[in-house]
Parts: sequence; structure tokens; C-alpha cells
Amino acid sequence: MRETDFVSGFARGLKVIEAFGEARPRLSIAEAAKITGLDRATVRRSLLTLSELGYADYDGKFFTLTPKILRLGHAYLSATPLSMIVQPHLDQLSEKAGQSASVSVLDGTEVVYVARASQRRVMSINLMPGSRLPAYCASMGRVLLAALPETQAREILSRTELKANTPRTKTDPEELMAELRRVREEGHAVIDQELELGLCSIAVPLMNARGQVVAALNIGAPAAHVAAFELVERYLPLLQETQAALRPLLR
Amino acid sequence: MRETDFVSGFARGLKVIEAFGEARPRLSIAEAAKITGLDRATVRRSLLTLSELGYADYDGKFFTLTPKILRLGHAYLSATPLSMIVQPHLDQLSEKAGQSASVSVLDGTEVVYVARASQRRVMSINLMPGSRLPAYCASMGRVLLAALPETQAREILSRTELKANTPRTKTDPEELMAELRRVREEGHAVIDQELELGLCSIAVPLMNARGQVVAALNIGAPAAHVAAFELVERYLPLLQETQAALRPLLR
DNA sequence: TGACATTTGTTTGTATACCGCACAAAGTCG
DNA sequence: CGACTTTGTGCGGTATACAAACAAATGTCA
Repeated sequence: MRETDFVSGFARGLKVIEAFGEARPRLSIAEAAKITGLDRATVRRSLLTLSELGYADYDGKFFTLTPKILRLGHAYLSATPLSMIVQPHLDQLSEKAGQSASVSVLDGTEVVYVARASQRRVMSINLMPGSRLPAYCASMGRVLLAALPETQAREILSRTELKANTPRTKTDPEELMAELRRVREEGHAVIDQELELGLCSIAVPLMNARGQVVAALNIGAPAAHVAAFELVERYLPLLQETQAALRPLLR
Repeated sequence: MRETDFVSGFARGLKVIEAFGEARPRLSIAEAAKITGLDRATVRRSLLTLSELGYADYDGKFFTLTPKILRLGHAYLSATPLSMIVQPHLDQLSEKAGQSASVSVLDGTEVVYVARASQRRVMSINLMPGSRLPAYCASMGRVLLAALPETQAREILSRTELKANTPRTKTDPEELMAELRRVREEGHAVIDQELELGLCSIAVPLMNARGQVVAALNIGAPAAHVAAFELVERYLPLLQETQAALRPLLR
């Protein structure tokens, strides 16, 4: 790709959109400039553009994103058959298990939720399509990493900040690689309160008809309800049932 | 806003992202150019930029959006307290009612789902956060339109394509305006198979502490389970309970 | 098969739009 | 009021859009 095949004004604008998030619903020009590291004048033009197009509101002082911005992500969710196809199966699975069920894919070092059926609220975390979790300490992340060639999985771990969210979090790369091998062999991953105390989950890969892993499917449960060692016997059969049902439907 | 305060390269890029959707997961440069109405060279630069930034994949022929694009919408969903706040209440409501429950806001002529708790799959429609439905024939749409000044509601209807999805769909603007007045008076809207045969729903507005309508809350049910006239007695109390619980939490 | 038409992707030249900077203006605090 | 922060605005040099031409692939038909 040549230097000139890159539209930096577009790239800068996307960076500005991403400046909004978590604890930042409202941004002033100066704040957005600080977060993005871009020039204030540039940020101002991007924000005014967003506002002009209806992707943002401007009260003269602060900018806020509007629901129109969801069209951008929706272009992906609706364009990808994945989320549409799995949703009904997910609802069914969630109902049978009496627990939340989710499907996610890998994006860099993180898993991204593309569909979710929640039975009851899971702990302090509130997950929805588009939500992200670090792959190394999430059950679906383990499954997705295990599906990659070892070198690639190791490479992803190497650029992940492996921090111990709880005392149980595995953070040693070699230990994690060994865990990935086990996941690959057994066909499922179990997480016992590595992400958050009190939260367990079990995941299996979702494969397409050709056997390629295209996503991961999991069930999450409060540790108070179900001990980690029970996850396998209680939920693995249900997960595998859904896994098998979806296999011919995915491409 | 001055002419020069608009970054057209950014605007063009966003248009390119929106070119992906529903039946278009994969686009060639020429296709994207046709859909957006932009020059092929311009579209090419936008797509290559997206690809360079990891928002799209390119196989030499077709471009596909990657899950990274969800970060853009996620900036809204997570930045907006709305979806985070309502989700647990929604799960609870859905469980009590034994039916799907959703929260949405208005964007132009459409309602956009910002949160959802699905109990069982609702007919052929598969809805998730970011999904859109025309406001005029959805229960939440009626509630949200009813909250606007009449002139504005009429204006929105005037630029909506009022098509009859089913024989029961109301498509006459005057009839719809009358319906909106009734919704405003009664405080809830009931839809009886206007969107899809076999699907009923009931919605109420969600107000913040100052009494401003900030979103709509609904319960949808298969007509086979619950006749439309039963919706009110069975679900309205539950909806109102949730409505009241959320009121002091919204701003 | 081979010649022609059509579509698609890429490059080029030129007019224009945009970025970053420096400065002006307007708030915002003590 | 004066220090400080934030926002708005002209300006020069650079990057980008557009149109048009070119190149390559694909389709069409005798």
C-alpha cells in the first residue's frame, strides 16, 4: 500500500470516536484532544463533523455520541451471519442451563462478545455485544487462543498485559501455554474465578462445517451456585449439543 | 459552523462503513463505490485505511469488517449509563414476565435497541443491541413518538416509508397521530401484529427524575401465548414497576 | 479459441481541502 | 483583577479528492 492510499483524516476521526467510552460519555474538545493525542483544531473539526452528521450532539461545550453511532457496529453485527445465527440457540441454551450464555470472537488480545443471552445478572460485570475482555483470563479467550498455532498464541500473550485480576489468575506465559494445550486436547476451557472472584465459566469452540474454529461459546455461573469442578458435568453436554447444532450452520 | 470545520474525508469514510450491512458482509471496491455514490478511488483509499487500522480485512478482492469495528458502537453503549443501568432491571423484568424485554431510544425514524433480555426467541425477528425497527409500527416507537411535540412526530412520520408489514399495520398518518395521542394519555402503547404476524408487544416510556422521556421499555410476546388485549393486564403492572424503579436512576 | 466489450482496480495531474501551528478571544478559577 | 485553561480562527505547506486515463481481469459471442 502506498503512503497516499491512507486517509489520515478518516483515521483521526475514528480515533476521536474511540476516545468516548466507559467513564467518558461527554467530552470537551480539549479533553478529546488530550486523550487522542491529536491537535485541538483537528479534534474540533472531527467532532463538528460527527455532530453535523448526527453521530454526536454538541451543547456548545460538550460532545456526546448519539445512538446513530451504533449503525457503524451494526454494519458488522448484521453483516456477519454469526450473531444472527447463534442467537436463538444461545437463548435456548441459556434457558436450559439457567445461566448466562455468550458467543465471542477474538480481536487482538481481547475477546469481543457478538451475542449474549443473560439469564440473570452476572456479578459486577455487565456484558453485552461489543463488550471486551482480555483473552488470557476468559474461558472463551482460552478456547480461541488454543485454536491458533502455538507461535501465534504465544505472540498474542506476549503483547498482553498479564495482570492478576484475582489471586487465582494465571499470569505465567508458560503456564498459560500449557493450559492452552490442555484446552486443545480436551476441547473445552474452564475458568475458576480468574477474571473476578465468585465467577466461573466454561467454554467450547464453535466450528464451521469445515472444522475451522470461528468463535467460542460459553456459560458463566456464580461460584456460589456451581463449583468450578461441577461446570463440566453440568454444562459441557449442553454446550456440546449447541456446538453440534451450530456446526453445519456456520461458514 | 464554517465550511472548513467539516472533514469530508472522515464523513466519506463513515459512509463507507455503513455501506456494509444486512446482505452485504463482503464488498469489493466497485460495489462499495456504487452503494455510497463515491468515487472508486476515494472508496478504495477509505477501505485501505480501514484495513490498515484493523477495522477491515482485505483478501485482495473483497473487504470485510472485523470485530474491531464494534469498538465504535461500544464507545456509545458503554459511555451511555443507560444500557448499563437498565440491564439488570431488564433481566429481572424478563424473568418475571417470562417474555423478552427491551429498552430502546429513537434515532430519526427508527428505534434502536440499546439493551435486551430475551427469554425465548421471538418469531423470525432477531433483535440485539444496535438493531433497528421502524418507529411507526413498533410499540416502543409509538411511545417515543408520543413523547415528542406533535409537529415533530408528524414530521418524522412524513419522512417514514409507511408500509404495511402485515394486514394489521396502521399506515395512515392521521390514524397514527390519533394513536399517538391515545398513547400519550394512557401512558403505554400496544402493538397487535403490526410488525409481524403473530407478534404482540406493549411499551411504556422511561423517564428520568425530571420527567423527561429518555427511552422506552417493552415486553414482546407471541400472539399465540398472549392475546393483545391481555397484554395490558398481564404485563403493564410489571412494566410500570420497572419504570418506577428506573426513574430515579436515569438522568 | 480469439477478438471485442465491460467491469474493476490502480495510477496520475491538478485544484482544493485539511493539518498543525501560532495567536486571539472567551471563560474559569483563586 | 490576574493567572490559567479552554475555545475559536487565520495562514502556509502538505495531503487528499476528483476526473480521467491506464491496466488488468472478466465476460460475451461468433
